[in-house]
Amino acid sequence: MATIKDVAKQAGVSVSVVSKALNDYEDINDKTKKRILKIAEELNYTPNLAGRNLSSKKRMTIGLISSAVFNTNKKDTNAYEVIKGIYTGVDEEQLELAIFLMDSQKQKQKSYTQFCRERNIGGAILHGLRTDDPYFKELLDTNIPCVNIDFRTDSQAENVGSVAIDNKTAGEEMADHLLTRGHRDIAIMAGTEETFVNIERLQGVKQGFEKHNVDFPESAVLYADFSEEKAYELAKDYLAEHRPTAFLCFSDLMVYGVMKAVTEAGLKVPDDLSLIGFDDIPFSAITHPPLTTVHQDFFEIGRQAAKLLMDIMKDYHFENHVVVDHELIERESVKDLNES
Amino acid sequence: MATIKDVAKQAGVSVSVVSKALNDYEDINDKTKKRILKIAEELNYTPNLAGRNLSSKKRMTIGLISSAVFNTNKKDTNAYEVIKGIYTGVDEEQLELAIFLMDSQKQKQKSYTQFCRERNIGGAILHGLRTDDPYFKELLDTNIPCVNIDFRTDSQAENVGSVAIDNKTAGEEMADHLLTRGHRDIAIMAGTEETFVNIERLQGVKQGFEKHNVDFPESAVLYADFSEEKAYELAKDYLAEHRPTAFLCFSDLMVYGVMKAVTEAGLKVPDDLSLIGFDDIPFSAITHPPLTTVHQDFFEIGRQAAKLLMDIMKDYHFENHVVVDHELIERESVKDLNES
DNA sequence: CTGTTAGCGCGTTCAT
DNA sequence: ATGAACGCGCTAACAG
Repeated sequence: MATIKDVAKQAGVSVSVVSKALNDYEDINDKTKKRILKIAEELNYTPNLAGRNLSSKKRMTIGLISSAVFNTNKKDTNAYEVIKGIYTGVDEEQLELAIFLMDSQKQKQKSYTQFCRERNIGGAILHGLRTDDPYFKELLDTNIPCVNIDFRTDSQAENVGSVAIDNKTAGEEMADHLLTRGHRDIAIMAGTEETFVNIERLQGVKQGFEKHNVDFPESAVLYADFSEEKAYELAKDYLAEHRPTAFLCFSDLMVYGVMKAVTEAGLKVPDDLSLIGFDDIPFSAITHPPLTTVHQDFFEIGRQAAKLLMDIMKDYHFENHVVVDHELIERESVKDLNES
Repeated sequence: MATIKDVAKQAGVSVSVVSKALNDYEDINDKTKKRILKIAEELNYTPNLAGRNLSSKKRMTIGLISSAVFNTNKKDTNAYEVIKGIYTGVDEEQLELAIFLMDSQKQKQKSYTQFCRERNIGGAILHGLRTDDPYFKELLDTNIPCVNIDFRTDSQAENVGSVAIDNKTAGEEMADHLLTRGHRDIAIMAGTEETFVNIERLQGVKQGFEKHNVDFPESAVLYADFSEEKAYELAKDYLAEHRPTAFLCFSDLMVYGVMKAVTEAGLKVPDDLSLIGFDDIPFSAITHPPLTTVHQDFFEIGRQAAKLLMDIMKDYHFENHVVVDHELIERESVKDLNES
């Protein structure tokens, strides 16, 4: 493989001139620059990244640190879309992406900071980490730029950002959707209690109830940790003693669990019981019935995270927290009680 | 961040001794080794990968070159599982994973060989590439170890391997499953014609027909390029003129397309028409009806690909082509015609 | 067993 | 505008 030396020799100049030609320096003759570029092309030269990484002050690689990939149900492809988005964003600016994935098992295996140092990482995108994760805090305390996905810290640090949809508003819209259609006995299948998105969505739902002057049913809030199985169990138990007209779920996956329990109870969706979900994972459009749910553009979330991080790294950003659009998609899992 | 120099200084030895201590060399005093390791620990030292990469002959990073990620339907999570498997395998041997993704658009943007050279990559896993891709051939022609997923070259090269299920046998099992249950008018929804897996599966299906002494319906073979939409279109057209008792599909995604056409034609699955698929993507278990399909363990395929590649890189392998188990999962989309 | 030296491929001063 | 020299952090020969 051709090195910078080969190009220099071929061009009859020193390596430093070649380096300057390649890196768009000003103090170089235009003709020699073109000549060098041409020779580099001919020799099929591309700079070795390890060499560049070592000598350059510029950090060219971005880290993705995620527990979302291995901690989720096989049907949950959200993290997949996020990664694609991140890759796309990083790729657009010709940077490298280094990936660090873990599950709860090896959560404590290696410090994220260490991961970043080892690779000369210039900034990291954090996805699915627990806020009480010590390594998470450690990383936030370094001056390595970070962007959190689906989580917003109070940290006023200039180099920490976040990307998410407006979960609160989305929660309010869900409640409004149900309430407007006459539902009054609503059970809430929430996610993991301490989680940022869960807190936001729940607040939003409460706001929705307030606007409609309906008492919020505190006792009808179930926490299923975003798990399909757990949602199934909880719904089954709940249905044994109650008969709500609707379940408001904080993820489509939990809707599937609930739907199973509903079906087993001999009830029909949406005739006997309505269901509204969150995420709009691809299959929610073809379930029976198709799901009414809040659509999240995970690809865009990932892409925006990459863009924000790169902006922070370049010290060229106006806002540390970007909000991606969401949309409540109305399909066929919610019945309008006013019509019957 | 602590460098090897800091450790050396602290330990009162030269850097080379530290290097040897860290890399398990023999010719080093056990006590000093332990002392160095302890100090490294205290200083929270971890070697910089760029430095190591540059000086070491050993290649520590593996490349994943895939067009499968961006070329597929959102419902298709096969490539996601493959990546998880690869990551897991690579991680187990403490190597790095560098990822190169492309879609058909930027297919020609950058040479895979170049990608590998730039990063001092020791071996690459290839997924979803077209066999007529010039960069694919170029890479195979270097002496960089390669493992193909779902594709087997004739190349007898020692450093080229492959991982896949036994697609031929799987195809035969599918045909057998249908034929045994009395189906005689079977349409085949095949994938992309020139594709390796497609060819293998088709051969297998033909073998199945032969074993049952049933003429293979050449004219009933449709090629839908593994696309849900295309399968829908083709099935719709086909159903306008024919009424087979079953569709044998080379992917679950295509089953979904066919199912849509079937439903629109006013037919019921499996009562009026049986469906058998391939892949067993997560949602095929909860469709209506649940799908009978050939289960592929994509995670394991990815993991085996990583393992095989690392074995080839260590020059410690006995077989260049590994076959991962598959299983025909019987659910409810195939009707037994003998019973009626 | 340890230290010295060289070099991996590149970016970056600082002279010239 | 160009080149010489240095260093990034590390491994690898080789000498002692």
